[in-house]
Amino acid sequence: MTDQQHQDIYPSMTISTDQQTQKIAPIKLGERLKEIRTSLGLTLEEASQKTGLARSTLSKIENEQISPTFQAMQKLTNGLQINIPQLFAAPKQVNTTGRRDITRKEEGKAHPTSTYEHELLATQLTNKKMMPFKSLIRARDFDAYADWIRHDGEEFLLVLSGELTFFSEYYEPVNLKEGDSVYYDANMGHMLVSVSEEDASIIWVTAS
Amino acid sequence: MTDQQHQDIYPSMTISTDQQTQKIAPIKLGERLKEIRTSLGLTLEEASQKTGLARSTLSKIENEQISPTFQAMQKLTNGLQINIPQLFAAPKQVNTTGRRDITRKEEGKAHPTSTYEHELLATQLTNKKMMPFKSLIRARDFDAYADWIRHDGEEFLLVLSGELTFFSEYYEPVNLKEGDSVYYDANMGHMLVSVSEEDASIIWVTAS
DNA sequence: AAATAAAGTTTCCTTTTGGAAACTTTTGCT
DNA sequence: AGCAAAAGTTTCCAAAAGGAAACTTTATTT
Repeated sequence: MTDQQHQDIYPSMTISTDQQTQKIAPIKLGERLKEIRTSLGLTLEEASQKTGLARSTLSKIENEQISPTFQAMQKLTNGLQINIPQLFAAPKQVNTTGRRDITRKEEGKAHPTSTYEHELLATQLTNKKMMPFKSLIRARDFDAYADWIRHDGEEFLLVLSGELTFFSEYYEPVNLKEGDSVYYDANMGHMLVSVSEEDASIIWVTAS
Repeated sequence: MTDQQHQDIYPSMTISTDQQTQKIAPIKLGERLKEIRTSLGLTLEEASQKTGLARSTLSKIENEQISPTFQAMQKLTNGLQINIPQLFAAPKQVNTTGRRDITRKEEGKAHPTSTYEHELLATQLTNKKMMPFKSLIRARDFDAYADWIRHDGEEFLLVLSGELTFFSEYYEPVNLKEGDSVYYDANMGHMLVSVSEEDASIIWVTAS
């Protein structure tokens, strides 16, 4: 497979867009800290005692008057018993579109290519941790398109019907039949080839 | 369903343990930064240009001679196109057990309960972002066990066979047949009931 | 409503960071 | 090896962070 095809087949750009919770958003650290502190019901003085940072320093950080050092931030996170990503997480990044999404059989968003037919599932829901797909892998022989697919994240796939061979770096190819599943690191070069007479059908989910 | 059953059925503790990448580990920021920079193939000078931080400053940060300010860290993450959690992630938390795991049909790790029969998939691989399961939901009526299941993370499920009803808070119950799928926020109370004569079979994946 | 206490902000000063340039070490070349 | 260029470190100083205490604002009590 060429790079171009890679794009077609694995809409990884879409995947990452959906995932990319952490945009290049200007993080309002002070605001966030104040939120956390008040939600813990702490005064500056109490927070000061817990973190070992001066009351004044905390005040200045909350009002964006100073930019805390990494050291200070560690004292903050240790003292307040929070983890660092929490400090940077946008306050409540919740799905705007809802909390549930049903996709009926054959009603996913189509994504056809020469050898694959992808169906994106649960497309109504944004900011998902996972991206589910259902794909049809057309019967074909192991031809010239023999290039690894490689992208960020992890993938899980299960064969719904047909038979295919899962090729990957570092491992011997394996045959997968209906009901078999694989979990793998997608950074590791990988590739699927249908080996049965009929087309193979799989369900797969990515997360990064 | 009681809380006890919840534990049985949804091994959510296991899930979160598996996920818990961010331990209370003492973060060696300098070391980590150097790793990232070199893995990007950048010299201090190049990194300096990309980030807008002085060559000397970068050097001092890498050698833990100074503790960068939050401002400096933002320049770092923006300039090097990484996100902040990456900076704090333990250096290369990679699956020790491998990068691929095949689970053959009916060969997952069993987890039987009264009304469900769970099969954990890809159990060889640790530190996964997702937890895949295959489950059999026994035919039964909508009985006393009518309590929401609720836990952290998101879930995706697809019906392999049979027919069931997906109950959840905020939404009307929906019937799901073979091939249908749902993606939902697992913090929202949810529950599955088989409504067909035969047992229903589903594949589901969680991530948090 | 005045007095008091508590919470938060600002000032002032010391310590530390961040940048320019000098210096040292490493790498590449003839 | 010996030289040159590149990469990395250290020095020195200006700028910014962090802490103690003074000050202001916001609650609480009488």
